[in-house]
Amino acid sequence: MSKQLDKIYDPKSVEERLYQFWEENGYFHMEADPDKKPYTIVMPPPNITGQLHMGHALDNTLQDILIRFRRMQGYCTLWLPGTDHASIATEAKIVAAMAEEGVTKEDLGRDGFLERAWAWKETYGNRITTQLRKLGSSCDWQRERFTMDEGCSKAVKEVFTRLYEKGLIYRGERIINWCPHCKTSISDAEVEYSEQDSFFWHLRYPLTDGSGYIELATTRPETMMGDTAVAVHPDDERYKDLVGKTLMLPLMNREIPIVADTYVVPEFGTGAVKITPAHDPNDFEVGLRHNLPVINIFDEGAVVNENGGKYCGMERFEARKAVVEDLKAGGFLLEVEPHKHNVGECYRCHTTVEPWVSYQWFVKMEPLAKPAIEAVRNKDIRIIPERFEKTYYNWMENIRDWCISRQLWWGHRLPVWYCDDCGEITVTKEDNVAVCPKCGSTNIRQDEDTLDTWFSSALWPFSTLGWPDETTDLKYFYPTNTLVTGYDIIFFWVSRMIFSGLENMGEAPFNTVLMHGIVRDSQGRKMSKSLGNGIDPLEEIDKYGADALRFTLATGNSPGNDMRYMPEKAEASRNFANKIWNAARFVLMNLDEKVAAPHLPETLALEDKWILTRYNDVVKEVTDNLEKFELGIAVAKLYDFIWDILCDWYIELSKVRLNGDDAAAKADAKAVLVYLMSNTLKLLHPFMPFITEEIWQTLPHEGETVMKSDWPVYDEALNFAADAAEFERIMDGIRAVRNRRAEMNVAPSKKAAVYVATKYVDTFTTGGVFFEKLASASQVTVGESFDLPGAVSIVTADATMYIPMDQLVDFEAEIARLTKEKEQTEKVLAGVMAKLNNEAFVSKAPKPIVDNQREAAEKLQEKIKLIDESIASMQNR
RNA sequence: GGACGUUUAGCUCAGCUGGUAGAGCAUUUGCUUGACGUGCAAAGGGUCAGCGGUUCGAGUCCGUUAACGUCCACCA
Repeated sequence: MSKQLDKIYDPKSVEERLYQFWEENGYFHMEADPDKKPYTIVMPPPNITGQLHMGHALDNTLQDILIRFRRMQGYCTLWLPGTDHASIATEAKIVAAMAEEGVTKEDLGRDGFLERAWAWKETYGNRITTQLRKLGSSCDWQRERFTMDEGCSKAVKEVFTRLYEKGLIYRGERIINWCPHCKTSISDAEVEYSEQDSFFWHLRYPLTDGSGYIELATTRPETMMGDTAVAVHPDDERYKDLVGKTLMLPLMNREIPIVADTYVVPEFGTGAVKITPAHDPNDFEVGLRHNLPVINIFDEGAVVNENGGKYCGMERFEARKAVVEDLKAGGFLLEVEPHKHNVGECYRCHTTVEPWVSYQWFVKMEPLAKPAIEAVRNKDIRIIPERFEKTYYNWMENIRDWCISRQLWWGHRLPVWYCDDCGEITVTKEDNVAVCPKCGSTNIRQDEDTLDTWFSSALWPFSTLGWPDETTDLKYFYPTNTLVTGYDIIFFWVSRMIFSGLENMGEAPFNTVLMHGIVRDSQGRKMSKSLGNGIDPLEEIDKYGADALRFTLATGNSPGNDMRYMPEKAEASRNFANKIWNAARFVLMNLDEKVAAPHLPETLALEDKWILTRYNDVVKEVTDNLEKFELGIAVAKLYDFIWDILCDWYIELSKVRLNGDDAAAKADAKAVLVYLMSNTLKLLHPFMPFITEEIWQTLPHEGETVMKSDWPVYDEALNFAADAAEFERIMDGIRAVRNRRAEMNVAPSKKAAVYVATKYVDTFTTGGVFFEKLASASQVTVGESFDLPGAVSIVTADATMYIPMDQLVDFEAEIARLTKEKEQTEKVLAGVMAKLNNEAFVSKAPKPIVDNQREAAEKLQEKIKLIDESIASMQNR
């Protein structure tokens, strides 16, 4: 690696090379080590259909920060990556691709289709993992898994069988959410609701006895062919006498009963509801209570079937039009009222979901939800931020049984066999069942359905570690530590992992869930394909570098909150990377002699003690923040330290010694610089792995890679609080002088003598050189007092600095300025005094706070005194 | 209908256990400062959405109102 660094940091020349270096050297991989503590994260597996988007970038940046931090802290870390087969999403894509060739699933048959799907997986499955590498993700690719690989499939069968045997998985004919486009059932969680403008159609259903009619209102007239009753509230006086009578269903001319059911809200609509058990979940329940027939009028594509009379063959919305027309023509349509209501859509294709009755498999949730609620309640699992616990409880406590069967081919096929002779249902882990275990018939076939994609991802934290086998990894790395994911996936995934882990492992799958929000566009809109406002992280990496992207996503972000991505932020991050780069260049260009490894010199200058104290604090705070998952705060502190403290102050201060004649002092300064750079790079490494590695390698170092170096720890020996405070006096003086010179528009090139009147003579004598370097002083004279009537005076709490620049001084203005400053100081002092004079404050506030205020008061009084003296000297001139 | 979040400088956002408000960008001024103009030095800009309460002390805790947003429920 060259010691000649370019003026501008070029991520492209670094990132790919370093990633390869890490991966090829196996730095991401660790074997279970009983002498160390494990720290495990399982990556939320991205879909194989997916391309890296900002959500992935954020999610994986956070995980990588945590895992790199813990790795450097000495934990035996495992970040386990993998991909999800994403049954419905993937199948839809493949079907769409096939459609372009004019081929259907049925043309290929199940085996042919699966062959194609696996080929598709081979082609695209690696795309996203390649992209994750570009981000710098230090996950253990040797342990990469796939939800449909052999091990995960084994786990799926094991869990299915166990739950079935415990009676927690059952088959039943129920009303479920059906997507007529994907032609499969979906779970409740997979339905998204959106408000749509529609109508309330008021219909007239005549009584069969000819004594009148009932008016009812519906939003779905097209389902009327499936009506098997009309319901009213039992206490509704209007209809009390009609209950038990029958109605003639218009258009169909079928007799249906009027039933009484408390489900009906008398105040809503007309207080009478048509009951269509086959196509409305509530009606289904009513139907069960009243033993009503279930008439399914739709086929799997939501086209009206033979039960729909003359509308047979019509698509449902087409049928709606036709039915309304006919009702109108028949005099059954009384009113059409505009009405907004929520319509459920398939979360994958956004087709309106059709409630549909069919045989499906379900997981009985109540027994599983109970311990899952308990695990969070008793803090076995901590959710960050805490408020999402409420979301979680709310869902878990009101959970309904989980429909897990899907009428898809791409996925885990149900391990269920039906005997066509004796009707026996066999659930087994065996892959091939040729003979019915009950009757011996060979007339046996496997269930055609596959499992909900989330069924296998629910097992991810243990299936990926080898379960159901008792592997070393499983024993060592389970339960995992931290799960990092978006809040949008709590129901789909987090909650299901929790109950699955508890049920199958007897232990929660992780102890902390770190939630993050959604990355939105610069206007706060959700990034979406249809809006075309998505920002491609790979393009951002290309423009600004992976470190800059990571830094942008980690900074100014707090758990659970959404964030906006703006190019300006990435630019600022890139500038920060460049700043670090140039700081390193500075250190390197001064490093002419061979320093073996970073170390601190025997003698430390005052400024060294100051910065080491600051550095030491940063070590403590950043570590603390990271341990508390306050990643945004941690990175902000590093930013401030590196830019403001290390670069803007310390590097400038170090130039005094580096450019001086004292060889020993020079060497000391270099040593401190190297020490600081090297250790600060370590602290920053989890956030910006590439640039830190590149520079760290170039500096004197021990070990092969910064990612395996020791995380800095707080060192009491580096705490020079008193010296640091002393040095701050000098800094205050320098700032004050700069400030005044800027106010007076004096160019830095115009040097001027500075006289410092202070009771800290030693301190300011030491600091004299820094005034020359940083405050354009031509020479510095320090004493207890000076009588320089023609000079500009600058007052801090610790000193008055005089600059004889007579020709520049407008004395009137100077006195006015000082008077104003005095007034401001007095105002602040008054505030402090008000507190100190408040008996309640002095007696009730903690001592350090009170002392602090006393000290502040003294300083302010001192400053006022110094200002007074300055004013007096001006006036006496 | 229920729950939650947001409301802090012109813009985007931090602010961890309550102790006299911060950053980045933008704006204004000055700077060929031997690491960096993707930079340096400095300045202006906020009654922390409103109201009430707890407290010696509230951006921070409690209550309430408003605007915006999200999730859940689904009265056909």
